[in-house]
Amino acid sequence: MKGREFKDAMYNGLAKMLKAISNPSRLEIIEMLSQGEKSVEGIVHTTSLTFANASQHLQVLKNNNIVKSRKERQYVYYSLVNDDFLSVYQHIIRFASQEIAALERIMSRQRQDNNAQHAVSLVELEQMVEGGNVLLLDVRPSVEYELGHITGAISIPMNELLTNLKNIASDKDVIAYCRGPFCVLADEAVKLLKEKGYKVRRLDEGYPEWKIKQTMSN
Amino acid sequence: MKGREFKDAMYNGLAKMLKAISNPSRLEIIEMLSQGEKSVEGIVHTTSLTFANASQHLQVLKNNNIVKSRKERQYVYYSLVNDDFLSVYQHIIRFASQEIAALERIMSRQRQDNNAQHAVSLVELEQMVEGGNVLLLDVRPSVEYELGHITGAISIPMNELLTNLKNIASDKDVIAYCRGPFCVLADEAVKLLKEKGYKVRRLDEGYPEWKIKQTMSN
DNA sequence: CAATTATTCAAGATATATATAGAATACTTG
DNA sequence: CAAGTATTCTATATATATCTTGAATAATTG
Repeated sequence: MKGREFKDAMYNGLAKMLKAISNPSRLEIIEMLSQGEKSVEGIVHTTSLTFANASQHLQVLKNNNIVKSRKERQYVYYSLVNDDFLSVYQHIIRFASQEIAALERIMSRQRQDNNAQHAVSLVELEQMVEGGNVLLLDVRPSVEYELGHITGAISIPMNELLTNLKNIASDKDVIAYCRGPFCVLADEAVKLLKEKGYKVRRLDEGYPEWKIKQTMSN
Repeated sequence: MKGREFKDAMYNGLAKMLKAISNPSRLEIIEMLSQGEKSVEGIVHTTSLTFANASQHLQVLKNNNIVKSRKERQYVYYSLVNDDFLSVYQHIIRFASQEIAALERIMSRQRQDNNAQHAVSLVELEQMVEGGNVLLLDVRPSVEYELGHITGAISIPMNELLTNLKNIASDKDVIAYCRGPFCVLADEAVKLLKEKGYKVRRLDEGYPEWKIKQTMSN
């Protein structure tokens, strides 16, 4: 196999995989499955796709090794092939949320609607931590936490949050943070923890902003 | 803005960005630009696209905020918007090369054609390092190097290799490694360094395999 | 075994993406 | 300012993707 032939095969394969996830409906399905296995019915129910259409999208994802299925009784359950894909997906989401201007605007607007009046500033955070009963939660991927985090924060990456609720004392004021105002991880964490009955708010800034503030005051 | 409306806008925006990179020709262009700024002519020259077609692909990438352009004299130079995208791209490549069976086969076949008979095993590596004149080169992104690397290795990420040749002594036996047998970074490094006249081979395994071996022998 | 339920398949209409060819623009050089 | 070069634009043919509809399959229940 010659160089060009190899390149063509490589780029064709990669493009094929990317095409499989380049569709709004399939992205929504991926997002759903990232929270765990779902039946076709479950997917149809929350996406407003028809059965036939959802099934077609699932076939595309399956043919590209992104999801797998198993049959139990008359139901077919779909799930992501593995966590590596999830990590890629999160990187893509992160990039997109930071870089695509339109998306950025939509997201910040959405955040205003939902959470802005409740978000904690860095100054407030300092006071609250001094005051006492606060749990500061870093929901970025653990790699990023290890490279640096806000003093006193504990790390539970967003994709592990649901399975690690036991590590969050339910009597504390939880403050979730991530990479900054345009990162959605903390928003997702707030949403999930609220549903589970926690007292939780997000930091309006993120680790990068905190880091800069630290550096400047020293 | 209501929940569904938000979701739709978000998934539509993300899908649009992904579609922009879901094309073999555009992936090849991205790969080229990840090594630095290029003129349209440069791209046409190495890709075998026509001018008009290359230009169209570049417009797609530009409209999706993936590349930027600047004009100097009669030439237009394109480059990636920023390094964040590069990091996403590398994650995608990594996932694809590990997960897509077809791609995996193509890649390992390619490696056999080119390098397999020359690849260094972990056992050989140990002997060579004891023997002396060896430079062990980690070509993974620097974040990964910082989280752990083979003892004695120096870090030059693949995308910085071309601009850091001065740090590689030309009289040494260079051994490049990355994430393992299905990762292509070391292959690319071997190719580039060979062209530049270095004595270079790749490790047939990668850091993860080395790490496991270390753990087991202790 | 007929009826029901969950899912997939197949065919067609519409929309989008791609490559090609030729024209248009815009800058540079003589 | 005319000629040349680099790049982009426009139009078109072809290929691919998407959604809809209705039928087919396959397991379960009565």
